[in-house]
Amino acid sequence: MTSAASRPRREGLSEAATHRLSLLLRSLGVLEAEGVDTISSPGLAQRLGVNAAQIRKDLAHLGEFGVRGVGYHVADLRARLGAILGLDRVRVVVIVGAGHLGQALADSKNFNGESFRVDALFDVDGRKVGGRSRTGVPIRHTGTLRASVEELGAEIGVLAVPPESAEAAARALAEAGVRGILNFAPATVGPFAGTTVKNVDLTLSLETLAIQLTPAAT
Amino acid sequence: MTSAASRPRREGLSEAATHRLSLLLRSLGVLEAEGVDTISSPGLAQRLGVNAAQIRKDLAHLGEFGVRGVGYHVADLRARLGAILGLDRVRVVVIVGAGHLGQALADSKNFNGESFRVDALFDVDGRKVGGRSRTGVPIRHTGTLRASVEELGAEIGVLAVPPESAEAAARALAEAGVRGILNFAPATVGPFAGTTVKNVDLTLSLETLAIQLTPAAT
DNA sequence: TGCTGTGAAACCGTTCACAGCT
DNA sequence: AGCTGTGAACGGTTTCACAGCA
Repeated sequence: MTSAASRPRREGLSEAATHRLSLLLRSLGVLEAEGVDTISSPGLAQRLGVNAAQIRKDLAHLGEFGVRGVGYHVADLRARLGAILGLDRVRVVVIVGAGHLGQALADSKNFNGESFRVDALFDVDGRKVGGRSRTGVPIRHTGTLRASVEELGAEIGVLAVPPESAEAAARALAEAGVRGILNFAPATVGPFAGTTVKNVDLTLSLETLAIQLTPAAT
Repeated sequence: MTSAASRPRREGLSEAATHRLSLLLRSLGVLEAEGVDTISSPGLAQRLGVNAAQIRKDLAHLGEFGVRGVGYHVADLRARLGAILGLDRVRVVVIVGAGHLGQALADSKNFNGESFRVDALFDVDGRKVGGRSRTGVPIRHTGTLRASVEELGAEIGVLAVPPESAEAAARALAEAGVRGILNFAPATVGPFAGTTVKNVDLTLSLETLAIQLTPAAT
């Protein structure tokens, strides 16, 4: 029962808008914890460092949430937004690649919060299989991916394997039925029908940062 | 001698363009390894999954690199592009936060390649200080950041600390003189004059992926 | 002929400005 | 009076289309 009825379309949400809405939701959580009852779009804009009209436009994509002359009711907006964005329930995540990065992610608060929980790691290394990460996430053999995804009800797969193995691992995840893949390998994978891939290329992030550095004033 | 003379301006490069150029450079490396001598913009476009005109426009921001009727000379373009983007030399990176993520990054190939090398980790935990990561990166006390950055000639700082400590650690890095900060903490830091901050918010990445998932066809 | 480099056109996202409501 | 929601203006990026060249 995940309030899927009469869900406003999430299409037509640009990457940037999605980003901001996610940030907005985080901010609303903080506001709620602070006991703030009501907030206006200029108020939110200041917190997030964006334009107030932008916030209203972003929200307009999803429905009407505010009260004219007043603003937004924090708890209400947070609840409705969370439901619409599908972040009001816990999604099961599995991670392929039980190397240092994979294990760090499996144990991190980032991936184990109100909306996500890592339930399994996968690796081809027989010495790791059968073990557990520091916080207790079990490591299974990659060959069991398909059965495990089904068994655990995993919706999202994280790729933390070397670039050579990325494509194969991604295909295995897609075929196992995950709906989204978060790819940490510095390689292009997919596309796969029915599975969304999002790349978080750490090498690329570091490179683009380096490129954007203002040349040293010599 | 880092070929800094007559460098075309890197201003006016959008975030997206920077991204694509970085990807292009990676692709050129692959092509060179494959022994490909020459490639056209449609050829590159197909590899990268973007429009051919886009590639020509991106390159046009930096100069003229091609030969009409022929295309681009792979090795030449790679060398010139690498020099212009400043990726033709090794930059020293330091990582603040020697937790699982920080250590995983310090040891990863992502951060130790042709353009980057992690030379130190920093932590406030006395039990970690003095130790080393698995591949031997030394862990120093965060108090020594300023002196260390200078000593090592570090240009880039990576933030892998809990969100509560992010702002303070970021300021320490900025004051220590790094030119760029790659922030993995789910928190806003800065801005700081003279230091570029790039956020790689893992929680946000996972959330935006989840949001973009096509709703399950029920 | 086939490609690059580039002006012009189309597209998309952001910002402005205001009508309408409380 | 103050705010939301939104049509219209703006600005930037992407794509098209072609002139110029090997």
